[in-house]
Amino acid sequence: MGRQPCCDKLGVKKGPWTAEEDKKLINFILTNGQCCWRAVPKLAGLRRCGKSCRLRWTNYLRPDLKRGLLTEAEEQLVIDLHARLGNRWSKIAARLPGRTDNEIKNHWNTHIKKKLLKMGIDPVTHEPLNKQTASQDSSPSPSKQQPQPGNNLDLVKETDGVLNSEENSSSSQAENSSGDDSLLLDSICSDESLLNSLWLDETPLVEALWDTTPKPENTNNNTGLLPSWEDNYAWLLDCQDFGIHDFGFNCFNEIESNALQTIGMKEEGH
DNA sequence: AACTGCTACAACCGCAGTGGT
DNA sequence: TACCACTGCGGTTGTAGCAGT
Repeated sequence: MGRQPCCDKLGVKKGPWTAEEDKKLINFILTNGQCCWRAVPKLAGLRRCGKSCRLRWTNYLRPDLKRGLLTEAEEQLVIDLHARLGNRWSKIAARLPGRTDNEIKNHWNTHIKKKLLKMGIDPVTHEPLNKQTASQDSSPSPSKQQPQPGNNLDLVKETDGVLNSEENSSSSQAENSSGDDSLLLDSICSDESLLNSLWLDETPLVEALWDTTPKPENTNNNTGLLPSWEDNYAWLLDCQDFGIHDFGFNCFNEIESNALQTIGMKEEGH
């Protein structure tokens, strides 16, 4: 029994991706779209497992990715979302277009965690550290801890789509925080537009962006912020940021036309 | 210049969830 | 309903690059 390994370990390359591999993967996905990751390496001529291809694409090659450090606003957003969602990085990432769960996770572990600790805030519970130690007697190990019910703001009721009064009140927050953390969260919570954009729309922004399945009534989703798949071809013309040319993407024009053809075919076919 | 420790980030691993049969 | 195949997620590890000594 036991589950099949995600890929045949023999002959599967591991470690950092080369420019050549990136090129193959991009070429394949632009031509064929994202489907059946398991088959991708074989079809794209890569000696990688499908999982690795998916990860490379979503975390690094995807053209809608932002580069560089998270901005102050993004960082605050992440902190607030983490307070509500816990380590559900994919959910958090869905709220930050152009950012990946991996990126946010890394940034959390390397920057934000320390920042919060410096400010005297427990990065797990988002409560002041001194208060934490006082009431730590019966609390479980924080390492795997999700935000505790009743702690700060309860877990998001994902189906609601809107913040319920309990979550919205942030009164518990105001009550038990007297220091920098309250300032931080207050600054976020007082930003109504920010909160609205956070909670009123559950659409996974980034995924929606790259969902190549035509959705007639869903052209330019309700956020009005994000371009359609077709619109994203702007990136092809502006990929300096992306870095495609960094690895000698000479077949670029070909890929671009392939991609456009693919779009055309998809539109015709559905 | 060489060594060491630290940081940041890319990539991997294993499990859980989901959909199809 | 059980099983299987596959994807996605979150935790962890590996490593390149940088700073300090």
